Amino acid sequence: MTDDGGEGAAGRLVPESETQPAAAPRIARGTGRRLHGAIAHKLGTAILSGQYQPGDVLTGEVAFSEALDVSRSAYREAIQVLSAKGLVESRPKAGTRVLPRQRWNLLDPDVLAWAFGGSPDLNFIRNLFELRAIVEPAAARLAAERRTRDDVRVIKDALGRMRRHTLANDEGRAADRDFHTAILQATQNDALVTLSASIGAAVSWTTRFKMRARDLPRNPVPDHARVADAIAASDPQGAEDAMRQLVELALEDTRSSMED
Amino acid sequence: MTDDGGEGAAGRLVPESETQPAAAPRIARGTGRRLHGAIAHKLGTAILSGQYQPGDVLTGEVAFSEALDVSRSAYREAIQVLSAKGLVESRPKAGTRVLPRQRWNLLDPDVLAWAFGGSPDLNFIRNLFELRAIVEPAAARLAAERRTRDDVRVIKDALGRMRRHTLANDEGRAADRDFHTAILQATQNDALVTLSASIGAAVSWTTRFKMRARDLPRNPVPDHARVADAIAASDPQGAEDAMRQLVELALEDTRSSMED
DNA sequence: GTCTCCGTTTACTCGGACATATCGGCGGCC
DNA sequence: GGCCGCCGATATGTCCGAGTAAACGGAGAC
Repeated sequence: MTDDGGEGAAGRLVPESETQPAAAPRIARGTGRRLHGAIAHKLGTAILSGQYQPGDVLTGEVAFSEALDVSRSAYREAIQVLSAKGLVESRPKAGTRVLPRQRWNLLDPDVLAWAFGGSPDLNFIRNLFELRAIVEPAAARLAAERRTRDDVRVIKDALGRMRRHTLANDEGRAADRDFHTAILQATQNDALVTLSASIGAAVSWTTRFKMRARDLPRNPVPDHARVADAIAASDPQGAEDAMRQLVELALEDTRSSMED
Repeated sequence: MTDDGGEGAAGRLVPESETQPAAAPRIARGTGRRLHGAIAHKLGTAILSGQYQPGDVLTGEVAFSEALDVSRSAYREAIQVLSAKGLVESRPKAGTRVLPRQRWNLLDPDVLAWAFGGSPDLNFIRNLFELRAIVEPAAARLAAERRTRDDVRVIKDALGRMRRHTLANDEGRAADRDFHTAILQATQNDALVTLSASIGAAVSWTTRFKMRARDLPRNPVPDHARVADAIAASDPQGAEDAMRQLVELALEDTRSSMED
């Protein structure tokens, strides 16, 4: 829910203000909400996809803004966004240059979206999955210790939605993400909650790979139900074990289709 | 919207262009180098400290920019930075309002710095410590599996610097942070490397609390050395155990001083 | 009472102008 | 001949004023 709200249905968010038929290769605003957001999206995707590599300089504010057919202000605001996410750094006379990958804020929701905007990087997906395997079992343990009745309700609700739909459609996958997010929320740890977007992306993409492997993979509901039951029963060890098993099964299902 | 009383030259962010008394104390030194960076720092600190709470609206670009005595461009670029970090959201007519805490990018290095800029939030420090306790043992295990000779060299170097200095001075604390960062680097996992800034902040602050408890706490070098040796020996289980012990000892040392 | 329309308010975008910092070369000094 | 410091070129940083677009809220019609 970070970026590109509903691009699938509406498509174009902007009415044709100009009556220019087929000129103006103006930047497509459909990719983001505001103009500078769209520019940031465009440049961010270009950087994440490797089109601009660390060390490259994007020298020439005027040149770039004219090339994109936007004002310098809009271009600069986009650069500030990228700068805030650690992708670039601007200095007078030196220009704006792409920072080394270590400085990138890879767990930022927008950066994550840009990383998966083009062709996804398999290695990075593996890294995210690894993070998930580290964080989620521990989070499940904490959730079992601290969950409120409301947390349990939200988790069970997501589980119910997973049961009704399947991982084959968007609603089912959304329910899956909600399930994992709800567990992180139940830890009462803001730092972990912040990771939910990143974890969610990992869940989403690994699921997609899983689906690619076989049309009807293992039914994920029982695994999830075990986690939910352990959390509801305030059983930390059980929740941690169940979640670890869930992640390991997912890894197993995913591995084969990621090795090509 | 009475800002901190200061258009009387105290709150001015801009250098005086009229007079030139050799060294104009710009705000840009410690806080942020550029003007919009300074504004973002100021507003970000205000938000993180609770001066502006979620739901509050910062309506009035002109009003705010004039109150800060900066141009609207600079103010807007600062807002873009805050927006990029999930702190605020701007919409026409609705104004710029502070987002709920769940949307905040709490693991962003800048946000982290702003959070600790004022009086640190004990609960948030606890949360970061918890994240550290989850991530670091697993990271140590991965590091032991994947470390290169260079990784080992960097880790040993940081350890040596920790030995020479102590946790009492800045160089020693920097060496401590470098040690933990080097281990995350050795995992070869970019997602984990991105967390080093957050982990580093947690290490830094928990150390500070530890120091507050007693003037000469337990010597941390042996614990760290055990981790380093296990990683150098490619002993995953040993590295994980040693790191877990390290974190638990640090937690133990820290807990008492955080309960007041 | 509900709906639609319109005006106001606010952020958004633009273009141009000036200020400032940095780099690289030129010239002078040692 | 080599080092040091001044100086101009250049690109980012900052400021200003105008005009556009979008969303809220109240007035009016049904």
